[in-house]
Amino acid sequence: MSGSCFAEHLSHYVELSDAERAALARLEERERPMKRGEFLQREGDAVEETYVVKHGRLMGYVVLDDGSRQILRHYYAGDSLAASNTIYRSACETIVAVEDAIVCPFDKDGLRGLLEEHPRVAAVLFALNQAERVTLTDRLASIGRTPAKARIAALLLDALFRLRVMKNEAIDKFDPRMTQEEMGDATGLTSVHVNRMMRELVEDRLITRQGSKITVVDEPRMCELANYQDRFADLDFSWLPAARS
Amino acid sequence: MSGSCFAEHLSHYVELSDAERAALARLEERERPMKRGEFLQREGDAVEETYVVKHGRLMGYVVLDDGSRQILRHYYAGDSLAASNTIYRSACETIVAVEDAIVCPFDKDGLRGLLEEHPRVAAVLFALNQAERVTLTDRLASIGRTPAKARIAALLLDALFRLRVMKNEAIDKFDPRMTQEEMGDATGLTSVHVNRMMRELVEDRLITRQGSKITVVDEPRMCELANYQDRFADLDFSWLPAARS
DNA sequence: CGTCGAGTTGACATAATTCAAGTAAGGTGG
DNA sequence: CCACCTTACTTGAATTATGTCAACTCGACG
Repeated sequence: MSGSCFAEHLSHYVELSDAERAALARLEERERPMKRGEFLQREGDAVEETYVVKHGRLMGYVVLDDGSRQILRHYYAGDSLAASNTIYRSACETIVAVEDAIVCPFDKDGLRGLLEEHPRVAAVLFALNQAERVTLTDRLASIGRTPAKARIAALLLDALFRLRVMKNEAIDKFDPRMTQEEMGDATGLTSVHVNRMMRELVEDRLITRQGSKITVVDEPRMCELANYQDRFADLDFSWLPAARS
Repeated sequence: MSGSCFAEHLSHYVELSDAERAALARLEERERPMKRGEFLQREGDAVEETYVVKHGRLMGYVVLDDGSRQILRHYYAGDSLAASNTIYRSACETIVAVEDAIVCPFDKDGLRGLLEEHPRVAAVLFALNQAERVTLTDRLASIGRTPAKARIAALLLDALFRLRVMKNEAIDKFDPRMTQEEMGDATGLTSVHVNRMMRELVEDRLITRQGSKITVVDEPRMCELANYQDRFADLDFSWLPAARS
């Protein structure tokens, strides 16, 4: 009803008071639609605003000196891009929409006001940042210590689980919206090798493919192969401050 | 004077009011000394407390199903281990002291109180979390997209720069306090290959070694090789709320 | 003085990359 | 609607970076 994706996202984890909902909704007053392939920012750009994703998917990446690319993460509806942006004068990642999307820009003053007036929301954001940090360390372990097939499995599962939360239904068929080259750039592999691993995942009867859509047919074995853990499942918010009315 | 490492660490970035200093010092009332090799927590342990490092160095890692280990990060004086701990019921990394250390435990209530009463401190913590998140993405790019020699170079530079901040002097000779196997576990390599890369870094006249101590003799070329960026240098705190007196 | 962990080095094995040559699919202009 | 182009996907063969295995050195330590 409020239409605030941010509030909706946070209320997956805690009950929000009306005042808190209103404050969050205020951050989403402005909307900026984006076309697939459109850039939100490029690495090194001056950053004045920060964003909440209202609809669609985006991804962030960096390009190294030798021209190779590392995809750092994907952003889904409800995710805050404040994360990487608030504290630096210039952007440290390039962000591009991987499908048509809507983002809501707000400036650093807006964030400050929120943190000042709603300590409980601040605490939730703090906590969700931590969860994101932990998912990053999971990826570190995946890329640093698991073979190619497991990395691809982990990447696919990650997309699937995020989409389930986003759509709020138990899908198992989905479109990762990534070319095989992008999958490689996310997992530290080449597109050629990604292709071979995808084929093996199919041969192993873990997934099937129809066009760009992927169906996970043996989720338990996929999770085992990928060492996958859902880091947004086991969160503990019992320590939060009381809501401010 | 206050003796709070946490406050001292934060005041690298912002001026703290007396009230803020006092609140931070209160978190460090209890001290827990740790011997080199002692565990602070193990993955999966129930977590009641969270910590600030007052002295020394620790590291955090996870062990995968196949027994391989991924070292996630190192903790230095002033670092908060609240980061990974507050929000999960059970620890998601094992933390061990790599040299004799002192940590200050406090419970989640202490953190809540701090966030509630000192929004500016909350904002700084928020920002520093982001910076840590960005250093994690740097490591992701390093491990995912750079060759072994560059990863080792990045690891060494990271330790060096952290130590410079910690000791507050421009050292260039230091003891990383890592076995070559640990370096491998941090960078996704084997100890054997780490050894070879170390030799090559010496042959390339980028570093020299005396026992376990390492001297960086050509820092610019090291940084270039490693794609290194100091993420704590370019922070923007101009947007912070006012201090509460 | 023996043992133990860490470092070092060589020979060999393997996972992943590179190069190259295709095929399939989608968009676009005539 | 077709001809064309482009981009992604696919596959094989050769190459390379890194891992594995094994032997040896060295210093610390009891």
